[in-house]
Amino acid sequence: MNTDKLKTAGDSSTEEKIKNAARTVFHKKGFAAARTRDIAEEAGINLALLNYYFRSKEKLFNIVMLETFQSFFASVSSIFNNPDSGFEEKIEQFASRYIDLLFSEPEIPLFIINEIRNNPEELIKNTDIKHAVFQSVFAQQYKILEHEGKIKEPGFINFMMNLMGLIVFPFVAAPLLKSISGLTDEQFNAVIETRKKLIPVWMKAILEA
Amino acid sequence: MNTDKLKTAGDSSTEEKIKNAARTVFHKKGFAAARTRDIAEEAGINLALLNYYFRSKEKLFNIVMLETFQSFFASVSSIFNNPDSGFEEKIEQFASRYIDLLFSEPEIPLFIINEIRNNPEELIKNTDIKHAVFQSVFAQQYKILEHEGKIKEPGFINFMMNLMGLIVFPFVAAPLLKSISGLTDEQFNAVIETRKKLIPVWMKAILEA
DNA sequence: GTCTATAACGTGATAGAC
DNA sequence: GTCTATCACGTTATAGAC
Repeated sequence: MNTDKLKTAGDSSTEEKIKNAARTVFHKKGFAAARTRDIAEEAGINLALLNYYFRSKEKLFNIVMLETFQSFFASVSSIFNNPDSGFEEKIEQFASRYIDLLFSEPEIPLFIINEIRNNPEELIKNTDIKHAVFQSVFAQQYKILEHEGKIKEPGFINFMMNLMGLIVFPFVAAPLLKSISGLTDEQFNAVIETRKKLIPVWMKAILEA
Repeated sequence: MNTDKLKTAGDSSTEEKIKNAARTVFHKKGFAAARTRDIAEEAGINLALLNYYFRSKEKLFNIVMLETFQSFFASVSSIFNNPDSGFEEKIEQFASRYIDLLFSEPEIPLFIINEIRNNPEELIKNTDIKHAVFQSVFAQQYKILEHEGKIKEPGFINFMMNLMGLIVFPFVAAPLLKSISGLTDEQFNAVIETRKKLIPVWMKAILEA
């Protein structure tokens, strides 16, 4: 996004290679367990270059964390604030698109959860998730249905816990679930794939319970 | 459990103090971020004593991890294998008792999830969770209801993902959920308290959907 | 068993040649 | 910009006195 220096090749520049490698390693191991040497190796560059471009491990981490956090919630916001889709339609879109997103980057939820715990106040300033979720078109539509008596479940926060839990939890607990079920990666993914269609049905049942 | 040395005072012995401190620190920070100095300070003992009793950080960690894992799944197993309670009754018991357990030790799920990811094969050998869950009375009762056509949901594994997700996810994602909702700790806990009664209702609705 | 002092090692960061 | 060599520091682990 920084165009003031006109990079020759945005994606293959050394700076980008380091950042991409850092993202991979930090997502997998978290800040504490990640070593700058791991990142340098992953990027195929010399360790000294990491400090040349980003000054310190912490600075590099903060950049990765902020970008991850923002892109992750941008995708939420775009669905939640679509004015052209109805309430149930949004649940379907959210389940389907979020599960696809998690298939491509399954470490992200755990990364965000862990690093937010170590740094609760930092990210809340830099991103307005609260607004993106609670002031969203989706939240408005929920309140209308609630007011019309079509929803009995007590409150939007419980609703969000349920929706997020059903979608995200299988990815967060994947290693554990695989070992207790004995499923292969392929079988496990197939199960989750079926949940794209099932979660909207279940959420509807919950709302009417 | 080791009675071959007849400890003078099982709970207040130096060895136990170190282990309890280690449990606290490891649960909160994970292996990589925890320092042996943190543990020694938490235990109120000298750093050298840690190595005197447990040889290394890693050995101490493995003991804590194994004990945590076993006690955590022992509580699951005791509910799942109660022959005197029915299927829906078990869901109620599980939701209520597990949420209480998580109130008292909220870091445990994230600890287990994170450390299992770093060491997938280790724990599966030492504990037979797979058997405790999939061969449980609870699983048998599920299969009977499924066979009788009283359950439409596709499969026990999906069912377990839903049940665990609804119960555990709010604790795992607590810091994130608090910041997006703006709830205080007390308000947040109050919401989760209501879920003890609601989750069984929701699970019933899901099964019949 | 418990302590102080210190060794041994790993990791983040920098100096300086090219 | 990129590399090699090295420093500085924090952390785990141990030696040895008491």
